[in-house]
Amino acid sequence: MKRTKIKFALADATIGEKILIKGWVRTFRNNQFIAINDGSTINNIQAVVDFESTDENVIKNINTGACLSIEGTLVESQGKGQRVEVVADKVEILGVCDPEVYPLQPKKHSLEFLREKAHIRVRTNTFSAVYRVRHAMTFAVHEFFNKKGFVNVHTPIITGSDAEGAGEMFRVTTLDPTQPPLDAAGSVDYKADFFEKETNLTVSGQLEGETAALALSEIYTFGPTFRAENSNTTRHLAEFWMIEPEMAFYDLQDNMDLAQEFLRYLIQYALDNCQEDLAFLNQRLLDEEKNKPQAERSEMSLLEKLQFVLDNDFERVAYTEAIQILRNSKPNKKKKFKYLIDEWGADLQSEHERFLVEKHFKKPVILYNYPKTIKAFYMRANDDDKTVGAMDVLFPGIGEIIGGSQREERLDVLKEKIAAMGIDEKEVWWYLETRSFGTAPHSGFGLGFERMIQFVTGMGNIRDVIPFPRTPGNAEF
RNA sequence: UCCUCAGUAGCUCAGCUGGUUAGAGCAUCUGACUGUUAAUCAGAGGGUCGUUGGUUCGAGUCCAACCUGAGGAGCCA
Repeated sequence: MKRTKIKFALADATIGEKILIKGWVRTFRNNQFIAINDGSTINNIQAVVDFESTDENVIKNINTGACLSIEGTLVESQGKGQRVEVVADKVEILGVCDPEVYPLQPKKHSLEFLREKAHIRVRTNTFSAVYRVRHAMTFAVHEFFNKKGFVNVHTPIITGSDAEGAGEMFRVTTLDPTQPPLDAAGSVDYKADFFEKETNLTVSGQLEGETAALALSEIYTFGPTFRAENSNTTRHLAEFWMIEPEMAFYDLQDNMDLAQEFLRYLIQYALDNCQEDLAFLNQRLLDEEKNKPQAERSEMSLLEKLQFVLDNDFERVAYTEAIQILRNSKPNKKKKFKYLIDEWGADLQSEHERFLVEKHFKKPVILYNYPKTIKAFYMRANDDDKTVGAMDVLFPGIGEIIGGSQREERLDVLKEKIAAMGIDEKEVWWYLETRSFGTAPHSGFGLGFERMIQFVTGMGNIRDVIPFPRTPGNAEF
């Protein structure tokens, strides 16, 4: 007999039908009722065994975590918690699970505990829901861009340019770390290394993405990204996934339009396709909030928050305007901010971003036209000579979820900026050539995929939305 | 990296201003139970109180350093 996935057994199978299900035991009650889950849905199916006619050895091995194969008849349930159930004819233990040592129990575990059992945590409701939502979001990303005619480009993971300025990089080498070859000056001789030069893991596919956009018009990348920053926060990983669209002929406004449309598409897709998982995650958050003091509870539930983003346009605020709002804000006047805003040019701290998003506008905010002094070399200089065409999309609770800009397409301006930032032109010769050979106005942005998953699932810690998180001091599994 | 908080049974946590033998719920084990829903009921086992050092007649409790984790900050997506 062919196996039926539990998702389909619960939804589509007809009463009286003989079916075969396989999955892992969540609980076994009353020597009689097995709750089984195979990950196809958040819901378990209940199998009923007749314990008098079932082998004692089999009954003894129906423990939480064990893997079972059950053949039986789908019937309407006499109990209240479920519509249908399987009356088992044959129960086979595919994999035993010793309850003395199995870490999961039919109870709530802390996320911190489960993080240390990352190989097992996907067997919980919360993590299997997160994994499924993450998959749906991956699919939706490709669907969105595919529908729009964007070309997916695989940019390199090992990169030879270290000029991106997006942070500390992980070195890639095959040299012996204890005895590296040295050059005449006594430093490590990378000419002797595998690529005959210094190489690192990518911190962004943007520069390579731009070269593709200046031929295919609209492209996007979706791949792993690595930052060797010593960041210990709920929203940073050393290895994360980033989506970077890059579009020829888009100005900053077009870029913002696309960012908003894209984020909304993903959220709508989740609401349309992950209803049960989102309902569970929504409830999980509500339960969690019950333990918090009234003041710390959020005004909206997860589902309300997602709907809210769909219903309200993102507020677009120029940096200069944001500074004015902040300067005149209550927390600034009452000196409640740790970093007080007094003059134009200051970088915004997360307390300021949070004020704008969570208190002042109370919706997603796109900040744009930042001072050139605090932004990267490739961002397009505005006519005022003070600002660049940068934009950050800020989400409540997450902070910066997207960072992007219109790119500097004018060769002379770009060369000036590169010189000003102390970058060697030779390092980015190929990037500069794109500005010589038929340059075009273009824009792009980077979306932190895990941060998006955090927002959609309501998970507070980024380490809980990627299967095996890599953070400083942690690369287990 | 900086700041704050935490580390007590397998898990979640209680343990007051230092004072006999360190507690609870859940889990586990044993027994009961054929309509349960994190099943229920009865009983049992389970601890180098993160580590090291110090103060004290006496330390889970006080002090110091270190380790681990969490939250916040910075860096950013």
